Amino acid sequence: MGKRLAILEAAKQLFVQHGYEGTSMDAVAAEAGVSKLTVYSHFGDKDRLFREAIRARCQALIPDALFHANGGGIRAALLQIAQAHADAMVSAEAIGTWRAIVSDCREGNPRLGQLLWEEGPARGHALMEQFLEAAVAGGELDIPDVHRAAVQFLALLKGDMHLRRLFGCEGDCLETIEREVRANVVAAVEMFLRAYAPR
Amino acid sequence: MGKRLAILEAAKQLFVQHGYEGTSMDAVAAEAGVSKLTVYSHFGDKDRLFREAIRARCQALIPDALFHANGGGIRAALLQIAQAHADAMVSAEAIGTWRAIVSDCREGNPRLGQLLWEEGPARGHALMEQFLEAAVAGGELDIPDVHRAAVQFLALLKGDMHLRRLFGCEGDCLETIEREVRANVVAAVEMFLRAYAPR
DNA sequence: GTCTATATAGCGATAGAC
DNA sequence: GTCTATCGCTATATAGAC
Repeated sequence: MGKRLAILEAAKQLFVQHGYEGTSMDAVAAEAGVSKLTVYSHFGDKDRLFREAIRARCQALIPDALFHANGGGIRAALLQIAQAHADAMVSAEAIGTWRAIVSDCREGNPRLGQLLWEEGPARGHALMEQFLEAAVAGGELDIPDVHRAAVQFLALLKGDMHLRRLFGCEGDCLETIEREVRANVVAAVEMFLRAYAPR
Repeated sequence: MGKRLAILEAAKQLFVQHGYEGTSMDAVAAEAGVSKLTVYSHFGDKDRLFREAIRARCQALIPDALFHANGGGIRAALLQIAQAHADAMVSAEAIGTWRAIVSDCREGNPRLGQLLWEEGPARGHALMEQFLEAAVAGGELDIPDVHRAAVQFLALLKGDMHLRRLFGCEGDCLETIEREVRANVVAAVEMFLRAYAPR
C-alpha cells in the first residue's frame, strides 16, 4: 500500500472518530506508520488532509445506486430506498462524519460546510426528487411540490434515532437500534403515502 | 451583578459561539471581567462550567408555553406551534448550542448528550405528543401512533434549513432565511394534515 | 476571595541530515 | 521522499502574595 493511501486511510478513521481538533497530525502519522513530515509533504497542511478525508467518506456513504429501487410498486420502492438510507444514516461512520463536520463549522469558519452540504444531503435531495418525479409522472403519487416532498421524506427517515445517536444516547445494543430504525422507516413510508398517494 | 453570574453569562455566550475546545478559560475570565482563578474557584473545572452553561441555554430555548396554542382550529394551532418551534430551531443560539453539544459528544465521552437529549428534544417530543393526543380526543386528527406522529411533525419542521444552518451554508440574509422557514412550516403543516386529518 | 506569575503539557509546523 | 529533533505557541490548572 502506498504511503499516501495509508495516510488517507488513517486520517479518514481518526477524523471521523475524534473530529478535527481531537485529531493530531502526530496521531495520523503514527496510525499510518510514517513520520509526521511525510504527512505534511503529501498533504500540505491539516486543513487539506481533513477535506480529502471527509470528502472520501461522504461519497462512499450515500452511493447514487441507493436511490434506484428495482420494481414492485411504489410502496415497496419507497420502503427499499428508505431502509437503505436510514441504515446508512445511523451507521457509526455517518454519525462520526456528521460530528466531524458540525464540529468544524463554527461561525467564521466555512471550511467544509458548503462543500459537504452539496456532496452529502443536497445530492441526496436531488436524487430523491428525481425518483419522486418519475413516480408522479407514472401516476403513482400525487405531490404538489416535489422538491419539498423529497426533503420531507428524508427528514422523516432520520426520525429521532439519528439525533439520539448524534447526541450519544446509544447504550442500546445494535439489535435494538436496528429494530427501532425499521419501525421508523415503515411509519415514515406509511405517513408519506397517506399524504401523497393518489386518492 | 454577582461574579458567579457574570462568569456563567460569559460562558453561555462563548461556549455557544466557539464550542468547548474553542473556548479557553482565559477567554471566559476576560469576558466576565475576573481573573482565571476566580473562575476555577466558582466552578471547579472546565467540564462543570460547560454543563451549567449549556443546560441554561437549553431550558431557555424551548419553553413549555411554546406548545400551548390558543384557539382557532387545528390548522391554525399547528401553524402557530410550528412557526414558533421552527423559529427557535434556526436561531443563532439554537444552532450554536447544537454545535457545541454535538462537538462534545465524541465516542467515549458522554458528557452532555443524554442529559441534553432529555432537556431538549425529548421534552419537545413529549409536549407535542400531549398536544396531538388532545386533538385526537377532540376528533380533529386521526393518528395511528401519536408518539411517532409527534416525532414526525418536529422532524418535518426542521426541514433542510436547520441542517443548512448547522453546516454553515448561510450566506443568505436573515430575511431570506425567514421566508424559507415560513414556506417550510406551511408545507409541513399541509403534509401533516393530508396524512392525519380525518377523512 | 481575588489577583499575578508560572508549571506542565500538547499542538501544528519546520530545519537539517540522509 | 523520508527521517529525528526542535521551535513557537496556546491551553489547563496551580502556587504564592494580598
